Amino acid sequence: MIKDETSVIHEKLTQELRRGILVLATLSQLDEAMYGYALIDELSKRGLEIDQGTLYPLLRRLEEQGLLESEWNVEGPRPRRYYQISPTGEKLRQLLVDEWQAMVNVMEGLLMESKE
Amino acid sequence: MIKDETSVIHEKLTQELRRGILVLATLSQLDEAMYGYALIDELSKRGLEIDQGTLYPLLRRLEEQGLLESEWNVEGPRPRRYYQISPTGEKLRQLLVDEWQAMVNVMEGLLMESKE
DNA sequence: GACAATACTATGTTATACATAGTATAATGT
DNA sequence: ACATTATACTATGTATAACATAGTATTGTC
Repeated sequence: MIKDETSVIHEKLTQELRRGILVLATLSQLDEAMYGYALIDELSKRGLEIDQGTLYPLLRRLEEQGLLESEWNVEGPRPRRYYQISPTGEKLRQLLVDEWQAMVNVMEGLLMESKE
Repeated sequence: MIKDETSVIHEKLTQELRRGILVLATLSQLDEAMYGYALIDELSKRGLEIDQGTLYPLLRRLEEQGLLESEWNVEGPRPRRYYQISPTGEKLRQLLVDEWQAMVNVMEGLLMESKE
């Protein structure tokens, strides 16, 4: 099964688009503690596919940076690491939300005139 | 001049956010042929800062991928390479615009409930 | 005539998404 | 009872693209 060049390029660009919002999307769901696997499901349900090999390292990185806090929960049928946003994370999320909104506005302006 | 850790993290995340839209923003402005330096100015005016070291390689890459066409113009006071979107580029741009809209909607959904 | 602005090329670094593989347990089907 | 699928993570390697930095050379401008 060979993919033509154009669709490879397309996939890469789509990936670039998605990549930017991953952190913000993740932070947005962690007001309540949640574990990785469930988060993948939740985001997928809401329209954002994120790979295991992307999310798990991302969660660890965000914790390392102090934006998330986590702990193991071993009470359920299997051990799960629950992540939740930290106070620092909340502050940063707000900044990112504002920047995101600004970017949406910029893009709207840029895309508008190509329709004329 | 030392930057604290949080602002470094913030800058990186902002960069990630911006990164995704660079290609689409670039494609959106090249219905008419334009040269790199002017494009940097134009995008900056419209609210999107893009570095020389980012844009010039980006333009070359997009041309290599067949999304742009270019030619030198040596008639003016100094040589300029003018880039313009190709038919393939136009098709891809439309796909990306659709995906961008979808992502904006997804993010809107994700960010909505954290306000509740 | 110095300095800033214009307009590009070239090289190296770094960060991050993803590919891939692996571990181990629980639930489900037949 | 046993195979398969789903769950829930860890670990390692690769590719790509933005950015940092430096350099070249011409054209205004004070």
